[in-house]
Amino acid sequence: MTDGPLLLPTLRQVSRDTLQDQVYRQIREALMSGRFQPGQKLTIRGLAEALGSSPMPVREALQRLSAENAFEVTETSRLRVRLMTVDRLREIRDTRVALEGLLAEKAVLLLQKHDLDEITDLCNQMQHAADEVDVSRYLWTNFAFHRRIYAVAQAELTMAAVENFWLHMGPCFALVAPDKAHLQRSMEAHTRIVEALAARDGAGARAAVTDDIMQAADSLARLLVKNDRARSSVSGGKRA
Amino acid sequence: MTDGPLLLPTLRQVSRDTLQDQVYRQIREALMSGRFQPGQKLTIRGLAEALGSSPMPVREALQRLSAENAFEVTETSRLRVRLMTVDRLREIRDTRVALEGLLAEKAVLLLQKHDLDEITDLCNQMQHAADEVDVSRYLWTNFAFHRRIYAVAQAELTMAAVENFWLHMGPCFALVAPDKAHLQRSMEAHTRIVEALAARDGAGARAAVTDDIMQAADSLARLLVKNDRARSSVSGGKRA
DNA sequence: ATATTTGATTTGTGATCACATATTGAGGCC
DNA sequence: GGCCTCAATATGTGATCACAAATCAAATAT
Repeated sequence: MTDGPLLLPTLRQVSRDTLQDQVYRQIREALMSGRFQPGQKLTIRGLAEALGSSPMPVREALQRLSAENAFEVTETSRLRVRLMTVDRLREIRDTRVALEGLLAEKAVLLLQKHDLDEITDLCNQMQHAADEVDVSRYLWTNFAFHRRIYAVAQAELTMAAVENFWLHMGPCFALVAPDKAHLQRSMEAHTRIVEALAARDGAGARAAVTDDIMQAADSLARLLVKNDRARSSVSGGKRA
Repeated sequence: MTDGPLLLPTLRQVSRDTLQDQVYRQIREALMSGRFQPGQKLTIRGLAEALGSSPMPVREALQRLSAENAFEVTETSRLRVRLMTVDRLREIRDTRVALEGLLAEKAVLLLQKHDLDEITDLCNQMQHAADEVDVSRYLWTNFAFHRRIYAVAQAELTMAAVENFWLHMGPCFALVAPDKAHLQRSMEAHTRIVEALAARDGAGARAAVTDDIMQAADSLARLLVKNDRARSSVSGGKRA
């Protein structure tokens, strides 16, 4: 009461972030950028300690992520980062084509000039990351690029579904090696996306997005079978 | 040790259901079948008392459902059942067409005879519910019918995405009145779906599913604008 | 009578505790 | 040496408590 009750009424601009939300975003981001290994086991208390928090927010963040199918839940309620199989990868690929193709077509109809400018800018940033073969930076710019395009479509729920599928691809990225040729090849698809958007060509945008997704899925599929062969050839190792 | 250590090793077939899972399913089911009004406010303690449980499992179930966008979260972290708008309904319609069309096509490729038998059976059950104008029974059989078809496609993640969109349609059903003509009309689409499946006609199955979804969306859209007009015409009432 | 403020209640969040079960590792028996 | 048993530890779940913030209602002032 003594120190100016009129000024600064508690002034809390620090955002309405609950601890749980922060933990949730951190784990989600870690998953999407491949900082967890497929098959890795996660414990509530372990993550709580790693994040400098108490078990409670971590527990609830993990349950939210489990609800999104990000983890495999053992019969004893233990959580494990899901492994990717070729079947699941194919499913994700097909559904991504359907969803992201739809969003790309819708985006064309609503696209404004400033949207295209920002999208082009993100595409350039991605090109730089590709030139420098900075894989993690490339990944994030890639997400931002697609997110920015789809945001134009104003389809909140569909966007959430798409991000959920991205979440499932994440752990795979822990396996990809820097490969300049691959990065440049995937930039071709991105350039075609931008061109189609600029031309207001819905079908072209859908086709370019489809190519991008198919290409990425093909690369990951090759990586998966290569890893499987490597694993089975050293099956005398510690783990089955 | 005394009572037969070999027989019945603790024999716990009672399912690994946690309280939270039960609460989650109950609330989800209530949402999908329209037992919550759009805009209804939900409190943790209130639901806990209604379900005869402690606040803890309810809290976590609600957070999982919030993560699926089933609720609107106010800036003060209070939960409210989302309202349906024509824009959101259009988005849900378009994305459902994309996702369920894909699943229907995939289902055709993997369909076995016993699948078709069960699907036909569910379609007949739905017909009975339609004849008796039992809306709530019709709704549930309808869900089971589509779920059973898409299950053939073996696309776990995509199926989860579809169910999530169904979840968003749920509260709208609290508004639909029993209307035999509408039910019978929507049964025509279902019959066509079964016929297309029996003929192993992927494109036909997709078309029939699309019609079904579009028809339902149209009905709900009409209902929404009718309700909006009714609400605005009594704007002298208690609430804005 | 209306608007504002103030106090009481409700509510969500996070921490700590209790408990049942699962996992792990060491030790003993064949 | 290999396999089983059993104790010790780790882990998820649920309950209770504490607290800050928001909501609601009554009471006061204008």
